[in-house]
Amino acid sequence: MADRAEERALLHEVADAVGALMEFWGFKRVMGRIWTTLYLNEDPLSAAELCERLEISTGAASMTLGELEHWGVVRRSRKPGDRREYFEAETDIWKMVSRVLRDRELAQVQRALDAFDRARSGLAQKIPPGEQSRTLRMIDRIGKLADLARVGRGLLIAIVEQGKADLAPLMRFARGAAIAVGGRRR
Amino acid sequence: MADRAEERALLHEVADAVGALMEFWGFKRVMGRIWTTLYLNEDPLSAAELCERLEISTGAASMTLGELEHWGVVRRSRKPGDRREYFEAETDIWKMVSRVLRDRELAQVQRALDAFDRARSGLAQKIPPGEQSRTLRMIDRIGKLADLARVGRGLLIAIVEQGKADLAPLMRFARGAAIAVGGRRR
DNA sequence: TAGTAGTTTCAAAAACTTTTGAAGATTCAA
DNA sequence: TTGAATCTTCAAAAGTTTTTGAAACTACTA
Repeated sequence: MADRAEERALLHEVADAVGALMEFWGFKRVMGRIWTTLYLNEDPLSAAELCERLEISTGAASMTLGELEHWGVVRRSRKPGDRREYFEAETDIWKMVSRVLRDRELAQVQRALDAFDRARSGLAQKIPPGEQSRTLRMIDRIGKLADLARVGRGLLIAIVEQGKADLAPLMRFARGAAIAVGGRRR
Repeated sequence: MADRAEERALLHEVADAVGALMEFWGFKRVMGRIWTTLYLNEDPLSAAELCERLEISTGAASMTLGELEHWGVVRRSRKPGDRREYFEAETDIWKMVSRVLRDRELAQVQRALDAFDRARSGLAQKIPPGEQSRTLRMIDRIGKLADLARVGRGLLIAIVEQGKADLAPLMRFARGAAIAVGGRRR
């Protein structure tokens, strides 16, 4: 029975690690914990079961499951003759990640890029007299910010597109590039 | 003089956009606002000047500038015969970004990876009798999580290494890959 | 070296986020 | 239909992060 407790502890740790990553990416930690718990269970779990395992309230479970469903990473199902709803995790992890990259990160970067472009043309419009060089230097620096944002946007698009079919090509790029330039890896 | 006010507004918008990005990456928004304000000014600014422009308290300015300095993205300097300290932004943006990727993101991913590996070997250790297949399936799924984390780690390393000298190679990869697989770009 | 402009610190306030749980809504077996 | 089981909502509580500003500290000029 000690083994069983130990299993619990290890799975809890995994769920927490995913929770920490997701928190880092701007989601609520409990989203990661719930998804992982579902992902590591073959069969669907009820909301009550999740409340018990993760020690969260029914309200939190209901709302978080709603969000997870909205993000397309959890599905709900029913068992015949059972009034409860059951939940199971989307198992295609890459699909999840690339959806987030596409819907969130890309939008975020695009928003910044728009601000940069707006500022550049706005500043170029009417340059205060006697301040041409100062204004031009500012425009130039905003251009640098925009360049970086474009690189970020390009990388995100590339990653999402590359990984569309399969993680393998990304894996290859990651390894290849790291080796190509002499990168050490632990 | 309306132009001057408009300039202020546009620069404020840029600073806020950077602030939003940085907040997204787990820093405080005001860090992005301060850095950007400094970056867009040729000459160094005093703490008081920043407080006024960004409407923040002296305390906030002092503490945030300390953090920015700690991250190596702001330098402080003095003018002879002036008691105040002046601040200026690190202008090598890529250096900043890659430092963050290396120090923060990579550590985060590594931490998760460690938890995954720990759980996998822990579970493999003593498998409850009659539950081999269930346990093996769990180990397998944790393996999938670990794979993704490794891809992420590889990408981060590749990005940091590739961009070491210059942004150009990254730019090329981003564009190339996006085009290669027929990616649309706005 | 004294006086003071400038900086840092930090406890408390404000702002924001997450969680709770009870009340109300929904659903389905009978 | 009914009504018990289950789910959702949401206002309030708890928790967290950020900001403030006054007091303590520092270091420069004179």
